[in-house]
Amino acid sequence: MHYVIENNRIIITVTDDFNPQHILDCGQVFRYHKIDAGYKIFSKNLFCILIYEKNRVIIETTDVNYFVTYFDLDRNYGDIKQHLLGYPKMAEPIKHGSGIRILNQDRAEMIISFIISANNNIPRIKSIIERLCNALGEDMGEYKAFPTIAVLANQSEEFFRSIGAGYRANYLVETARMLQNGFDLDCTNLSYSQAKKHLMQLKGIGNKVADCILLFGYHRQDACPTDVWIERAFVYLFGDSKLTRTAMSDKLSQYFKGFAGYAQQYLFYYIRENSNQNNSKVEEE
DNA sequence: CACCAGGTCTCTC
DNA sequence: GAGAGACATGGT
Repeated sequence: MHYVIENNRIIITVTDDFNPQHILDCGQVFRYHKIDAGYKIFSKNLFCILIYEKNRVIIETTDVNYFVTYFDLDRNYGDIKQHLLGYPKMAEPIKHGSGIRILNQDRAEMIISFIISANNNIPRIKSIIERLCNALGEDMGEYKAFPTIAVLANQSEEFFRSIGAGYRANYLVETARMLQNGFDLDCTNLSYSQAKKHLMQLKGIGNKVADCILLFGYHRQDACPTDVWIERAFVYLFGDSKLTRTAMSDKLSQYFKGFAGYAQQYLFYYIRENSNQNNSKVEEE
């Protein structure tokens, strides 16, 4: 992958390791929607327009630097894929999701979003987050920002229920208040397991959600979020289905060493697409 | 009407 | 620690 910056545009000229569909459809991001020639993608209080042509991708935004980091453009995914190809049964998943990248997203946004994601489905997660932004996000003109912690911490449980959060409403109230009260989001000096334990002090954050936050908000590559799909991926890799999800997550984290997060994304996309009979392409067209 | 969706919490043993 | 049940909501 190679890119250049021209004014308000990032132009990606070699797209082997950058496929918008792979990136957006592997479950790491909820705030985007399809437009004619690409996508609109929102993060924090910013947004970009992504347009794909035959052999290049153009990203238009008022904050080029933010989205260079957001899309993880300075990382060599060729090397990552090469490394993971050294593992059995990884060739197909990597080929299938060859253009996946792990985004660098806002931590608070990840925390709130993945609390909502628990025991929920992706279309509904998206719509709840959209209602959340519409109700509380700063008006940015043609779109609404993700609400700040200060605003979120002011809401009642009834409000979160009113946007469809269901029983997670209480988790959101509690966590927003803890964040507002100075809960430390800096995990740079913590090991992976320490960071995970730290985040799990927040209401609504268990093993899986903590891994999602560490992977998508902190780019911690030893995190391997394990849900039903990764459970199936575990069976695909090892032929063993008798461990608990937590044990599977730990084993995968150790097995792929510092690359578990990347491996997880290729596997998630691969297994989910392959066993999806209804193949919901609702987003497309 | 059941079952499921990127699980977590709480209460048991 | 591991296991069982409750938990909102909307789709199939």
